[in-house]
Amino acid sequence: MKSSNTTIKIDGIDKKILRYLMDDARKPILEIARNIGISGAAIHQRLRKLESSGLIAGSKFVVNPRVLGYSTMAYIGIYLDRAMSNPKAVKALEKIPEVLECHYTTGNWSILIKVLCKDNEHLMHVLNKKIQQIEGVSRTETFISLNQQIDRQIEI
Amino acid sequence: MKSSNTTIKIDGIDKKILRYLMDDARKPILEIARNIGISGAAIHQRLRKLESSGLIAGSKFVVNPRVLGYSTMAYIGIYLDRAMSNPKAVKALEKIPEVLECHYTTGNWSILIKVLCKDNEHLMHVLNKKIQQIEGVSRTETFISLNQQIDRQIEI
DNA sequence: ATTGAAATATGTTCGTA
DNA sequence: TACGAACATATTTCAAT
Repeated sequence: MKSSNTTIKIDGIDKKILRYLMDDARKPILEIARNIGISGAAIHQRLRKLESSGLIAGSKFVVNPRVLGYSTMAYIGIYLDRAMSNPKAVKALEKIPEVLECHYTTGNWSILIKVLCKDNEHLMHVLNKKIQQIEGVSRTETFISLNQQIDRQIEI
Repeated sequence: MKSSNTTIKIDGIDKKILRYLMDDARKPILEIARNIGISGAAIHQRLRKLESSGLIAGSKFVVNPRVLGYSTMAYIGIYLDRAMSNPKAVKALEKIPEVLECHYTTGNWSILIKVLCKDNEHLMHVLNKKIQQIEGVSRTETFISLNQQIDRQIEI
């Protein structure tokens, strides 16, 4: 496995294969093979190469949280006390299942997180009883996503 | 297909199946069947039910953008002129491939977007030549993600 | 909802070009 | 790299419980 810091080059066939699979991870390789006009074995081999290059990080089923009653998404900027170490805060945030992303950022805050909650009440609870309880968290700023209009991966 | 606003109930077996597939979309159903001790046909049927409920939104290969040289991620808060309609701005943002997410948010900004660029220079270019050029964009605030420490889906 | 079995389709390896 | 053929697995459907 190459270091993931290595930049690699991929050709047009690799791109076609990846576009199919980024859209539907379970699309049969043989079906892709028929579509782009090379053998299944060739695609198999290219996929192995792409995996070992680190470009393919894995595959996922994507779940629609709305169907489980989760409809309130928010970004929260967190101010940390200077004494509070970032890794310690991240450890605490990892234990909160509503926190889906966590970024160490430049700018106003120390940390920017994305949370997914059932409703505003749930969000309030996560904010007051979970995030504000973390030692070293001094203040937060919340931005509720009223509507997500774009959600995609990098263009291959 | 049920309306995606309908909340559904799933049992422990559904959860187990989903956890396997959310981690690896190409995991063979028969392998999951052997692991959790029911037949492949039963899993097949449950997956069809979960799909038609709308809970399963699809599946994706996950690509590691770093390997293609994309290593600068940032969130950008966008202030829109009052005259500028949100949908028009979103249309313009959709045409910028570096924009991976776009949220209509409460709080300071009209819009919060996530962008992925090769480096700071590339980010600067996207900001000045693409985003600031959009009609109605009055001001932006950029937060560079120095490090993403959490990235996950909802807990099933 | 679940099963096993049958039919069909796919994944994987390998020798060769 | 790519191919085709051979073999191993998986998917899908269905009648029965």
